[in-house]
Amino acid sequence: MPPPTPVTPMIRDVLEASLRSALDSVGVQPPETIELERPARREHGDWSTNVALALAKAAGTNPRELATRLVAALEADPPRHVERVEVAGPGFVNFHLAPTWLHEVLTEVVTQGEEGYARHDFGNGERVQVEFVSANPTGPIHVGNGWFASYGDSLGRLLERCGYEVTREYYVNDTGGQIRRLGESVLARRAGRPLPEGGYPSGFVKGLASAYDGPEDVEQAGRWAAEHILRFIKVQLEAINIHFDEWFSQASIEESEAVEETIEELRKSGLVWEEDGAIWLDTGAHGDPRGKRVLRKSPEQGGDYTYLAGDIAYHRNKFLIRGFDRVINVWGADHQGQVASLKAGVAALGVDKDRLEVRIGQMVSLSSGRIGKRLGNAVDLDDLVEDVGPDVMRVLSLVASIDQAPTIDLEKVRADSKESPVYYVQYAHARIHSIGKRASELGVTRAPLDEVDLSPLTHERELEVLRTLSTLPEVVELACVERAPHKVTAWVRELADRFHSFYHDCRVLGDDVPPATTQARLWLVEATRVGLAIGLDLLGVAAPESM
RNA sequence: GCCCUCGUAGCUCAGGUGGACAGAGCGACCGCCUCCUAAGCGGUAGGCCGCAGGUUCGAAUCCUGCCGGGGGCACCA
Repeated sequence: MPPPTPVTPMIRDVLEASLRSALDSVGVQPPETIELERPARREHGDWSTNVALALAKAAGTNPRELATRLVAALEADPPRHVERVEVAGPGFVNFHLAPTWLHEVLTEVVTQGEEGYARHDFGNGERVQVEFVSANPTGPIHVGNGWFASYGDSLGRLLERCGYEVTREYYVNDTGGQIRRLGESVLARRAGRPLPEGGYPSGFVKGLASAYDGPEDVEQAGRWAAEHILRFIKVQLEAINIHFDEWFSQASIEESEAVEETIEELRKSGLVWEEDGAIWLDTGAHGDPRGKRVLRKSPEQGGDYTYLAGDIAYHRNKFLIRGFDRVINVWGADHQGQVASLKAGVAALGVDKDRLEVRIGQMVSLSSGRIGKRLGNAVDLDDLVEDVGPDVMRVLSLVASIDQAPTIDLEKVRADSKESPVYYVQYAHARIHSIGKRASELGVTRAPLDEVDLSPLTHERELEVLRTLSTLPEVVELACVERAPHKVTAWVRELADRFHSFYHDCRVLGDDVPPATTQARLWLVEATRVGLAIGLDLLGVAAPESM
């Protein structure tokens, strides 16, 4: 869906254009890009530029002098909404805008709505696959998997909002030793034998074993169990509002000719050779510090294809068979060592390795020694979700960057779940609906926006809400480009914060509120609702109408 | 040893593609409900932004080194 045309030219563009002509008029060559930022401090205005700092040297003057001349030029022909321009500090040029620019923001938000506001098209319909979680189906997924699940899903939502066509994929390791060990565990449990070396001790597997009534065959028992486990993993993920488009079977790669075909194709690169009975790939040619990797083991080692060979075949399928323009894999830091080899493999297939992006999330760990009621050393995702709810879980995992290695204190999380930032945000959303309800009880109806005068919106609390709202398009863009959904979390908290303050200080309804003010505020409230709805949706969290 | 990543307030973290006196939540302390949900609001206390150099008009942010935490360097997946 293409983003709607802005109702008015963005203020930023207006300011930039004026700055260019101002630079021209003082005889300074305007730079390619003019930096315009929103100062951290209110008294520094609504927008600020450092051009004078940056260009003073080239202009043969000092920053404040240049800034002063720029201000004079700007004052001669002030841009729309600009109330005052001033030189500040070492040579910043600060723009102080009239509230009218924020009234335009309000109009923008409301007319574009949940669908349109802060939507971008720079993705150009590029087909992106986001592969995440992909945990082995040898037991329920745990809290750490859930962390990356939230991340991957929200990243997908951001990409969609920015014009990419997203496919969410879970790579199912349903093959080989993994499955055989699982089968052995099931059979051993069923027969009451001790678990084999490397077996799966979880209660879940134990439970499955008692339900298994198939033959005493390791493969079959393993497949059967994996299917059941996978079904449960789906339930766990759906419980936190995550739905995959594709559950891609590793067996489908390894049991077809795909790996052989891939190696044949790799040979064309001239980077494949045989040595000591094994097949090797020169990964160093494409930047892998390890230099070379085995694709097929020597006969003495069993003669199997390596995991890497299968993985390259899988990525050949992604790029060359299914034709994704870009692939983003979300991996835990424990897989970091695979990145360079895989990228080299992809490059050897003739695919630009920049089309493969691997986001490494740092390891999630649990602080409490006592981790779960079940055997094993992980806490199942559903156990936590059952206690704190999906929204707390999702936001908890989306407050920090994935470059942080969180240590989760589950006791604390459970005890403090009521204090979760989600509720702070959701409460703001609920309050908005409460205002709507109250309005209809009072028989107050909101007039059409184009008939409402927004000029009563001058209270600092009102303006703060609008300033935050004005920021969402850039936040969404940045969060998407940087693959950083936690920036949305921060924004949504800020908006809720501003709204709560407004709610406290500015009454929307009541006998002592002038009708014109009520009308304008009702629209301010609606704009806030739109902003919260967009933000919460990007986080995959509910926007409740009451709490 | 080499590579990746982190080190910001008591705790959990924002900010990090350089900018103007360092932010939030929780915790602590003090206030605020005859009024649209107090899951809220306002205020106070609390930080040589790991350490040392360097680049720059300007560094929490960039570079180098060191210290500390996590992860990785298989013919394992």
